[in-house]
Amino acid sequence: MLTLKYITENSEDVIARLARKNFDGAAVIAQIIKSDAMRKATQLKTDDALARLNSLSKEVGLLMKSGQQEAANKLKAETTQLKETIKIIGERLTAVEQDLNDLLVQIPNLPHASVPDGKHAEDNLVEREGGVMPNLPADALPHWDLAKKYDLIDFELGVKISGAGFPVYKGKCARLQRALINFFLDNANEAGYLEVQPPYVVNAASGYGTGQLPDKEGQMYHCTVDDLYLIPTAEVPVTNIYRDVMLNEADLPIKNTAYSACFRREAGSYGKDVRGLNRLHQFDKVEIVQIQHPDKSYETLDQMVSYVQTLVEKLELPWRILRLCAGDMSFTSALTFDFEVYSAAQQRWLEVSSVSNFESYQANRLKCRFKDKDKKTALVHTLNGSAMALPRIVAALLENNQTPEGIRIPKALIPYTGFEFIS
RNA sequence: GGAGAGGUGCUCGAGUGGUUGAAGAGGUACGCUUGGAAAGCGUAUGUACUCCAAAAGGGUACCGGGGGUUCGAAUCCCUUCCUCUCCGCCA
Repeated sequence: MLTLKYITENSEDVIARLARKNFDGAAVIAQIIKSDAMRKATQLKTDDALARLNSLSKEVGLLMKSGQQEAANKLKAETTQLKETIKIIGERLTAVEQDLNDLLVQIPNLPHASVPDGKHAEDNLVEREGGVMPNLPADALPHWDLAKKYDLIDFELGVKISGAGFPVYKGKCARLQRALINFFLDNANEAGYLEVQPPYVVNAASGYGTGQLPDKEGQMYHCTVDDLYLIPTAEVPVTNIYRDVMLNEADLPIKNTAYSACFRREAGSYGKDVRGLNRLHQFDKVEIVQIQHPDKSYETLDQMVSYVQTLVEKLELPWRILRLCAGDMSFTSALTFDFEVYSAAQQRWLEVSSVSNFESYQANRLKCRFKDKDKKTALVHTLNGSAMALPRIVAALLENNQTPEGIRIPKALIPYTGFEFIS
């Protein structure tokens, strides 16, 4: 969330920038400023009363020691009254703080100045593109048909075991997935990211830390018996490594990568968007995460985007990078670049990666801070990106590389698959 | 799941009702010392909110979380979470 200080000191600017995200913040911000003033006044009263009580208690102690029982009792009587008022003001303070916090978590992150105006996905800007569009014959098959033809993915079997959106990968496709995971992890390692294996279920505190809670509660699988959530992305456990952590400036940047299965309920999704591998409840992804000094986070964002670009290039897929418009960005992001690859038989672009700078928005909730050279405490900036999500990559690979002889595996992957063709 | 032990500052660790935000040690930083280092000596070393125009300096809260007893709680009581050990179960 945004810091209270920033909101109160720059309220006009905040409202203007929120408007770009289709968020009308004027009323909430006004309420926040009012609540904050109320909080300060109430806290001042509480602190004063507590200070009185503390000093009275000390006096009582001294009087008791010197045997002045009566004088002590007199003071005790005074504290009774004082405690009554402390209780009342204290309750009011708690309520005000709660209100204030409820308001704060409603405010999305502010878009960076370089974010283009726009309301919907159609307004996103193509930043750059590359790769070669495949020239497929008219009877080219979409990946769900290819999956059947070569017995690669069994969607019905997944339905039997779990439900829609939980496919069973078989044979060379299972192997292809494993190859992709290793390929992505090896590349990330080479780029200086430390590999970690995080838990796939997290507690509520972690969900709040990265902003999935309370925002997207309905999108996560919730194990109610133990009150744990299945992770929708490795971003959640990996970023939460740094929750409640005080870092040194010399520690920055922190670069982590992790493979994980990801679980998403995708409540409300339907239609052709969910066909085949396009939208699943469980999928595999390699994530990259960086914790960076606020002055360097945008430089880092560019590096992360360039890094992901090398991956799509090695996979020989036609790609493009979108700079998301203000209206299409996620709640927590300040600037996001999406990667799409062209899935030639479906004749559509599929989002395979999203790389974002959250600035201090997550860090504020996470309480992830660092001490700078002057020993001052400041919030870090957090960034993450998919590098990358597997299913749509698999879809594009299958569709784009189909030949009469079978499906061709891109050169960079062959050392990982151990085969050159799926036939 | 059963039985027990425990959760204190960067770390270890003391502390069972009254200047305890917290002894002591270690670590770290700075200074002195040294040809240089080590040792030694000295000083410092939490976070959040808040008062003050700012600094200096105050105030409040925080000894896992929440609640209670008391004039006063790290210390007593209740509750909850977590960790560890042993047994059981499983991999």
